[in-house]
Amino acid sequence: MVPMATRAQRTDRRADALSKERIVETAIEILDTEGESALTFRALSARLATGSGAIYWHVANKEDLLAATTDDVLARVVTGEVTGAPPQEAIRAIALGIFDAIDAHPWVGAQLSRAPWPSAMLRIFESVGRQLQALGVPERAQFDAATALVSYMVGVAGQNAANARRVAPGTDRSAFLGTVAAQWARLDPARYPFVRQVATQLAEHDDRAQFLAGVDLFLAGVATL
Amino acid sequence: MVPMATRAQRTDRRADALSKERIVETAIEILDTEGESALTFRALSARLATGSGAIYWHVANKEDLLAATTDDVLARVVTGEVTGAPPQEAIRAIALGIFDAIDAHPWVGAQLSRAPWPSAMLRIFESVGRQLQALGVPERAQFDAATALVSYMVGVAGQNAANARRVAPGTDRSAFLGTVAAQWARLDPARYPFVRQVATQLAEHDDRAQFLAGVDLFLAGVATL
DNA sequence: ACCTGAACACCGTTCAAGT
DNA sequence: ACCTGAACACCGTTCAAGT
Repeated sequence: MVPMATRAQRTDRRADALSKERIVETAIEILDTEGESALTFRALSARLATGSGAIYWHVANKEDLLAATTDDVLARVVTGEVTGAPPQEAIRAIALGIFDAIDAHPWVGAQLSRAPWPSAMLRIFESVGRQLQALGVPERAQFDAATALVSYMVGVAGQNAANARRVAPGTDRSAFLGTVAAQWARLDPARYPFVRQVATQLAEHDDRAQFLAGVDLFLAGVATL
Repeated sequence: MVPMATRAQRTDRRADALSKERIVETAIEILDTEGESALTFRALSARLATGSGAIYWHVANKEDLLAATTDDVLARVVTGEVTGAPPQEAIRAIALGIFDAIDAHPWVGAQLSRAPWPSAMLRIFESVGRQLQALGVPERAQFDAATALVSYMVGVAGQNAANARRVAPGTDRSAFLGTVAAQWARLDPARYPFVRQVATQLAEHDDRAQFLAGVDLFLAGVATL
């Protein structure tokens, strides 16, 4: 307790003192407001009113910086089980937490499929695994099931983010989907009957609900184990 | 037929004539043998014995080039249904085709979670959708189920590729997994009981089999619809 | 211990000039 | 129509020099 207070005092002496937390925080700001391409060590050091080399005292390199920003965002995903709630509900809540986090910070999606799991992912994996145990999944199948579920969550949320990044910031989402749906409807009926059939659903579908439908499909499969 | 032959003749007149196909082919070679960071317009133009600007005559920019390489690899994934084979088997075959393609070309995984679906993905989506129809999935649920399945396939295969890229080319895979498993086993038992439990399975698990186990979990869920 | 900022070795992309 | 290659406007990273 005492050393903690001492450290806090020293850190707070100068509100603008450089630290890894402040660097990560500012990097997230840039990523959120201006996109991945805007995050350069020059832009970052300009915002932090310091030299570009100063950042390297706190961060190993750009890869390390991006890993830290990703971990920071994912660390806020709540995984604590609500007492009394059925395991399925807990898993759905975790899934939506990941979806919303990546939806709010699309660059996290790209990062997750480039780098290894940040430490925050292990916490999520642990939570999902415990809920599967609560569901009565046989021990032999728990590892595969947890891996599949978490991979699905991260993979799909990431792809949604890729699509989100595609749509120009100003443009209307439904208008964009309408254009794609129109393209699908124009495909060769002999070669793409299924795509043409679902084209009508594309424009009005909700990514979040569709993501959750996939989780439920998984849970239905898990229930058969 | 005749115009095809004529075009082939003209293309073959100079074996080293620059074309988008030859550029994409060479780019894939570089990506496979030297990794993503080695693919530069300078390296590419050196291999093609031309100026870097010449490539821009055939390709819009680097994003376009990467999209073309990804599409080229995915186009080779076989989706044609084997006559008589049950739909589940056909879906498993498609899934393994994607897994193996990304396993052989890990950079495809990163690309898929950064860019929108290349045209080859639509063919895969169509095939999966048709197999789901053959399984008797109600029409209302087909879109969600096909999206979930394809997203899972691409997402997981991509994450496996990210891990593969992590392990240094020379190092032993099982030795690497052993190190991670040892780390997991050392985690706080109070906070990470599940992770500790599956640590023993980590070292000896097969990514491909685990990927397929996830597909089967999905299919079991689909069967309940 | 931490910060500065010029310098280095690269990039992707453009474009006048060639054939 | 297609290719050349120098030039431009950037990058991430390093490092001697400062405080």
